[in-house]
Amino acid sequence: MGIQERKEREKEQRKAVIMACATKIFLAKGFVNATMEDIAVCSELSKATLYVYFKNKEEIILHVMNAVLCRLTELMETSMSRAKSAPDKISLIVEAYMDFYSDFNAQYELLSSQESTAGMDFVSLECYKDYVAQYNKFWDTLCAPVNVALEDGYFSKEFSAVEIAVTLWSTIKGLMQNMDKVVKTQNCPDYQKMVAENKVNYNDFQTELLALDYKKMLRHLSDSVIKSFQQQ
Amino acid sequence: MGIQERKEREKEQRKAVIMACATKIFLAKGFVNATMEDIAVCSELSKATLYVYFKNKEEIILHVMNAVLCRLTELMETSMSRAKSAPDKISLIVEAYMDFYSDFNAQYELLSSQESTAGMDFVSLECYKDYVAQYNKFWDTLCAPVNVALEDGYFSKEFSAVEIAVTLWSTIKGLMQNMDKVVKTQNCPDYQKMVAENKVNYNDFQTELLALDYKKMLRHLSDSVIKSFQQQ
Amino acid sequence: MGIQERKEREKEQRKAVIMACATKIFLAKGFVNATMEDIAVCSELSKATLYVYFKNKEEIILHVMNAVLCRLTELMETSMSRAKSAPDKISLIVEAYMDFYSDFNAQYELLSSQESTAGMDFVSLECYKDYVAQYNKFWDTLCAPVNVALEDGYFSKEFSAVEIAVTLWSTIKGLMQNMDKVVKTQNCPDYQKMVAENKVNYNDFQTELLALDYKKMLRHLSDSVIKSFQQQ
Amino acid sequence: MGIQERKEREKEQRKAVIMACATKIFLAKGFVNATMEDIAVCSELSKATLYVYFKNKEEIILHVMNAVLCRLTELMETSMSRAKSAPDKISLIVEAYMDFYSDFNAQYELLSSQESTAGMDFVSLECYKDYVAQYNKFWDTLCAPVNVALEDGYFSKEFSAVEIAVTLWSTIKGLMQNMDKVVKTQNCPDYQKMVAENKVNYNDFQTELLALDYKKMLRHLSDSVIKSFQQQ
DNA sequence: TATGAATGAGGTTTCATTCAT
DNA sequence: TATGAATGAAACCTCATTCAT
Repeated sequence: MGIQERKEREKEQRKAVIMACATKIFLAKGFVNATMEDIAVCSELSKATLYVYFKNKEEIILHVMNAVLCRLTELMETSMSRAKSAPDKISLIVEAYMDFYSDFNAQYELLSSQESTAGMDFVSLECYKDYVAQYNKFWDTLCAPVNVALEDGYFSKEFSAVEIAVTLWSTIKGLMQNMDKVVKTQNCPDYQKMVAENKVNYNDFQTELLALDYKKMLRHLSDSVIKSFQQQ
Repeated sequence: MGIQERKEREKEQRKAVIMACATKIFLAKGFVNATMEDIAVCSELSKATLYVYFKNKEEIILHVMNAVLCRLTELMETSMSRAKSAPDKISLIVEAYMDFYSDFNAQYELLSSQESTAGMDFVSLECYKDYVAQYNKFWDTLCAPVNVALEDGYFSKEFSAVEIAVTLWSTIKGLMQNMDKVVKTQNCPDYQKMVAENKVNYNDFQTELLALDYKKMLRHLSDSVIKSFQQQ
Repeated sequence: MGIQERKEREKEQRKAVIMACATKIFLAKGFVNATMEDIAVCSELSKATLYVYFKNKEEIILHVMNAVLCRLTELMETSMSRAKSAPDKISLIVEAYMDFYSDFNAQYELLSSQESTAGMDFVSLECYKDYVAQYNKFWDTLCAPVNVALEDGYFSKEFSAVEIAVTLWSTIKGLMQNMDKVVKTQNCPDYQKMVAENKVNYNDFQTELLALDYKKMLRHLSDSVIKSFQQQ
Repeated sequence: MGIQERKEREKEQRKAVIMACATKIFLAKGFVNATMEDIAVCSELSKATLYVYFKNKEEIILHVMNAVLCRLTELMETSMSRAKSAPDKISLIVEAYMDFYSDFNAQYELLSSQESTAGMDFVSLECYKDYVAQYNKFWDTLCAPVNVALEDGYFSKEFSAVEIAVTLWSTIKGLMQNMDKVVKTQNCPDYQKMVAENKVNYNDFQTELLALDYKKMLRHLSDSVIKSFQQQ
């Protein structure tokens, strides 16, 4: 009896391991450049085994994206529950973004991977539906407190709840992404090699970018954006 | 020598044609999915001929990115030259972003392609240096009026010029990208097919996203961000 | 010991189930395209279990072919036993063919599967010998009454017993196979789809083929062939 | 100018070489077991090159089958043209079958390959249509003189032209196939090895089958079948 | 006996790149 | 300069088979 459960658990763990490895590889090389071989080696499994757990490569990334989005949504909900008022909830959501980024740093990028779901011919319908559901849930979570704030007269009616939510989210995401890209370029082995061989120089600008206090910038940004939607 | 020059000119024209085609293909299918065959067909040349003009596929994309960045920088400069004061210049830069997006719409995404310069082992040093130079020039152009505005006391000294420039740029880029993604998902043939077959439903949220007035949102956003950095 | 016997019996039953499923799958997809997975699912057993009962995939098909051949031989014997004279026996054998085809329809094709015994490296010797024995028994059964008819002077001595038997058998098999192929092409989902999409048209010829009265043709054929070997 | 043509011709020759090799391999191992690697090695080309000349494996076999059918139809037409009367034409068609078999022996089997066109998902429409057209032309050629013979009162009206043609063709094909199978089993290396190792014995029956005078049998058969359809 | 899990070996196909002409 | 032809290398995926339990 317990044996059944243990097996079930082990299987889930395997799946999780594969997904963790896949995430790592996808982030390092991009979805298209990542190979099943890469993932297999990283998971210490054979390529064939991957296909026992996932139908194909596309389903792996969709599962990964789903998991990331799910984790973020959870964080947002947890964070929000700490506040009573809608405005406070909104501020806390921004905090949640940042926590998420700190904790799951790398995974973050996947959410904005440009390949998204376009051209995903071979995913099973079920898998795709799961993702769409999670996607919608994420936006609902994001819009909910904005809606309340609108009804309460905290926000001006000039913009709709969706407009406010989209602006907040895109804005913060944009800044985080930028930060991520700078860090990545700097960490990219090819780039480091070129610098080491004096073929390319770090210039002052890049050095300055790396030194920025992003947390401070993010907080300033979110405060400003929220404020800009408030009633005067 | 006239003959020499004509040949030179023709060569440049060929190169431009190839790059134009490459840009089109890269945008439509992403860098990794685009094939040399695609570019050759679009240019009405043979695959082998592409290698006469470019060392390899990676150099093509680097040239394309360079050209796009160059175009954007030009637009910013032109736009800025219409104003005298630094604050006005900054506002106009935002306008330049939007014009650029309107004119070159899809090209926009290329600038933030995650595949960008990571893993570009095979580009020639010269080519890579050109790109880095253009990249630095872009940021310089962006920071210049911010610096002036800072010195003039228009902006508070709480944030550095780079911080302000990065925030402005990342923010607007984030919102534009979001818009782009929504449009692209909606236009993706696979997605349309799934909707047509009733496997996935447009939900209210997505419909609302499509209907948003992004220009208005962008203007509101840039105004707010600029204002947030001003002296009180 | 009763327990021993029951186990033995159960084992045989399992084997029979697997073979029945295998037959179904082989006929539907061809031997090479059929997978152990297919057979396992159809038998409601795990893939691994199949290997408890059969050494490998090749042995399964050899067993199946054996069983089919055995069944046909039985039918021929039963049919023949209803007559006294050799000529009557021969006529009845033809009837047996047709009954077999009616009853086991699709199984028929298996007997002439070109993949048959070529390249069967991995079957156990015993298994292969069984098949050869059954094959010889089949031909003996077929030749026996022909031999008698020859000795009785019913058939002309111009042809040997084997020649007569081979002609009869090949001839009837040829016609049956043709019939089978027409029906199968018509039933093939891909083909139907192409017709539905107007990519290929049924033409008058194919329509006519489907409408033929094969039983009548078969009877005419066997009568004519038998008659052609008779003494004038 | 001549250069253009020469290239064209060389290309056709390459295609022909590939098809010849493919035919050889398909016959030796069956369509499914044959690999592109096999064909490449046999053609002394790389695997990739095969894809320059044919869209995929399925199109190769369809082209091969088409060519074989085309060759047979030609032979039938040439043969028929030597006679004036319909009955003579029909006899000559049978001769053509036999010539074809003698000359193109191996290719023959492909025509009755059980895999035929079922499950051919990936062939281009054009390629498939070519095959269907050839297939129809073959039957037309076969039925034409039968029709004339029917109208002339040479054949009894009890059977239609199609019925007569189908019977003739299936019957002769059946006998030829049988002959082929016996020869092949005998020539199969695995089988020879088993015999050499005394694991299986040639028995009298198989020996006798090999020794049969098939040409004589075929002629007897076709004469008998034709006669059976004649007016009494 | 029965099986869940794992995999080695191998199949088809794609594509950036080269090279003789 | 321009290209048709050819290919090496690698990617995704499948499946018969094994093995510990």
